[in-house]
Amino acid sequence: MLIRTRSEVAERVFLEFIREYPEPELLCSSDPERVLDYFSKLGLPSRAKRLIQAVCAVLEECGGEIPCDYRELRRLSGVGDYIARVLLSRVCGKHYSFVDSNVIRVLSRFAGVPLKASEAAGILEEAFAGGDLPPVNVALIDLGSGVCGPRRPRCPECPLREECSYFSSPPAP
DNA sequence: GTCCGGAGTT
DNA sequence: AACTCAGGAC
Repeated sequence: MLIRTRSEVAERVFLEFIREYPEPELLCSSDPERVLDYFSKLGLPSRAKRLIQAVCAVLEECGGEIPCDYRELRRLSGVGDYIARVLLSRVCGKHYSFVDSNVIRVLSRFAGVPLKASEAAGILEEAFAGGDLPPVNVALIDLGSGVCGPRRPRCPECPLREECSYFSSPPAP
């Protein structure tokens, strides 16, 4: 539900959704049209079908447990690089970063050069190899969402401003 | 590289 | 009215 969808909007729908489908078995045996009703409020309706396919695959082919292997996760419908990394980090406890549009924007401004998602991911995993990667990763997402927005970042409120390239030398208007 | 999509933000 | 949204499939 979070794919290209604002987190506050996705959260509202998800809370209703998880109330009707508290267990994965219910989702796998459900009427797809009923699942689609939730996604119709969010757009990108193809995610409904992909979600059902992925959940059924985990139940029927993975013993009901999320596989903790990047290659295996990518086999699931709707699971790309980002979601695979989120699951490996938050579900499996592995040392993976997950870089969304917020993290790319924050780190690119901080470094002063455009970064690819794979580059930003490597930077985070090396910089926090000793630990604390998950809370830092989430903090960077929240920073990009609440302070370092795409339009007019609120640099005076940013805790990273003293070391940030964007703050020391903002781009010409 | 392009498309998907309703909804919140500027 | 334009932009953007915790990306992924093609």
